Amino acid sequence: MTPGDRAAELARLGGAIESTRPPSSDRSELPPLPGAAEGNVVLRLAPFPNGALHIGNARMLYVNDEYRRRYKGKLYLVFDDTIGSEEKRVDPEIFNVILNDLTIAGVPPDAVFYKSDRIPRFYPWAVRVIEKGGAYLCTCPAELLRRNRESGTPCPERSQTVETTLEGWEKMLGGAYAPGEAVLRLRTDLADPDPAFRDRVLMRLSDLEHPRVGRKYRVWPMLEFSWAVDDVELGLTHVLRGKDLVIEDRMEEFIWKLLGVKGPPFLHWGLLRLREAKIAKSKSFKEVASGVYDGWADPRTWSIDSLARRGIRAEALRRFTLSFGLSLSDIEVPAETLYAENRQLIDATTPRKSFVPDPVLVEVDGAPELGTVSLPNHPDHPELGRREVPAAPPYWLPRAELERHAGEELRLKDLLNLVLPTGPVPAGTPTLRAHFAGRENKKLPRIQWVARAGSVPVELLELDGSRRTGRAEASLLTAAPGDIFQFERVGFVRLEDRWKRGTEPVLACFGHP
RNA sequence: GCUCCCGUAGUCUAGUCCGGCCAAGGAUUCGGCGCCUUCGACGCCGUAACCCGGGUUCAAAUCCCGGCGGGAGCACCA
Repeated sequence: MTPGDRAAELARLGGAIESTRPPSSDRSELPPLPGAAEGNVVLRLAPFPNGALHIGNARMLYVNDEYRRRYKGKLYLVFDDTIGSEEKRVDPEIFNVILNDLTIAGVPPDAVFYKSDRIPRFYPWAVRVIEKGGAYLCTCPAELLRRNRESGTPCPERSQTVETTLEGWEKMLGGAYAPGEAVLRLRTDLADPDPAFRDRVLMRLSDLEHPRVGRKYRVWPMLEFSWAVDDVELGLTHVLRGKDLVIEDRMEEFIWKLLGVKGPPFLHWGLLRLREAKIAKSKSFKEVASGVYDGWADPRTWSIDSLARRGIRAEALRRFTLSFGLSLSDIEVPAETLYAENRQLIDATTPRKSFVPDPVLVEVDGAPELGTVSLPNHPDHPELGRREVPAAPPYWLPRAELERHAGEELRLKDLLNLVLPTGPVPAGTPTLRAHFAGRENKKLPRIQWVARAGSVPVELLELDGSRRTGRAEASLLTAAPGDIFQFERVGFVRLEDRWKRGTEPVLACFGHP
């Protein structure tokens, strides 16, 4: 049937039925949580404390928080600080960093738990699993264990009796084994098609010193087992986690089925990366520790803290991360998308200022008497008021523009037109001489300027960690740390917290275009 | 190699479960125009997508089969 025939046929039958399809919304909404009702939802955040929260973690934060809000539920922060490994150590400083990150992000936890406080709770569960015949004590070296798992070969201990396992478990707890000499393994199925799921380790030994509990415990749970226990003991109703942790679902469900307990369902999302932020937490950790980076708020870490430092609102981050829904695809998004979100939030209320990067002093021959000019703080929002700025030459002008437009006529925005001298701009700190060319608002390239008499030095921290110097309007001196401005033709910036009002140079951090 | 997940425009996403209101909606980017004394904002216009191949069906982005591509897991890390 052609579209025309179809329309005719439709008309003959009495016209189309009114569409019941809901209009697709411009902002996608998260799907409902299965089995959730207002007031009965308990969720958790479980970051490993080895670094500040970054953009990838933000998704975990806001998805969980969004559901907490929607169902008026609870959201726990559970530090996943089991003992880790030599390569993956718990950083004692980081507990507070993460707590602070949550505050910045606007996601306050309803309660805070530390896995390291809960170690003894895992022991009786281990015994329960053993008594169900679900585990055995394996003394294979790690290397052999791995090979056997791959080939599906059982080690001799796999067939040990429950009694033997219980004895072995007691010996393990009692200190009869050194780290690496024995582990408690789950008895799944060595023929499981997924090699990753074969007889995984439940509990193991470690002599590493834990930053919170020292050497109080030697027998530590593996992540999956600890969650099989805590997701039940903490009364969680849903577990929302990245899809990199799907095998943990299977482990937990296997254990729950074995013990006949009921655990929460799992929901996942895919990996989220910012194109510009191809950084690993461990790399940032190294650079922060060695002092190459200016702490976790260094823009190069792309941590939540660093985004706040740049003036990116938590709300922008929230909208940004929620816009991806619960999609399972691994995605890489340009930071511009986040900037667009933030711009939408702050543009209308952000005052404009003139900032001249890499400034060169320029005298203007033939200029009329110029005292001050009155400029709007925002071109589209008069309610933000106006400001008076000194307007007499000489002016600081951006070196890059002087070079690009040598010998040409251009316009100092909102002020006057001038003709630049020809030839290259000498290095160093020369004073150039330009010629006045009227005040008429002509169609000319427009550049920002600041009169020498009304300027202050500014140090602008860039995203690559470098510091750019420039001159800006002196009115910046009366602003407060944390204030956000748009430097015209440059971008949005935020005044640094460590800057003191009234002091020079003014310290600012670049946010985004 | 084995297991699981994912594949809609440049980049994301809605739609896929329950086939037809989808000649595919939204955001962002990009291009053009307008406006404003910013390369910002706003308005209008535009470019642009169902991974490929079969099958089922009157009808497939949606169901089935087979490929291909990408990601993750296969740690006594989390």
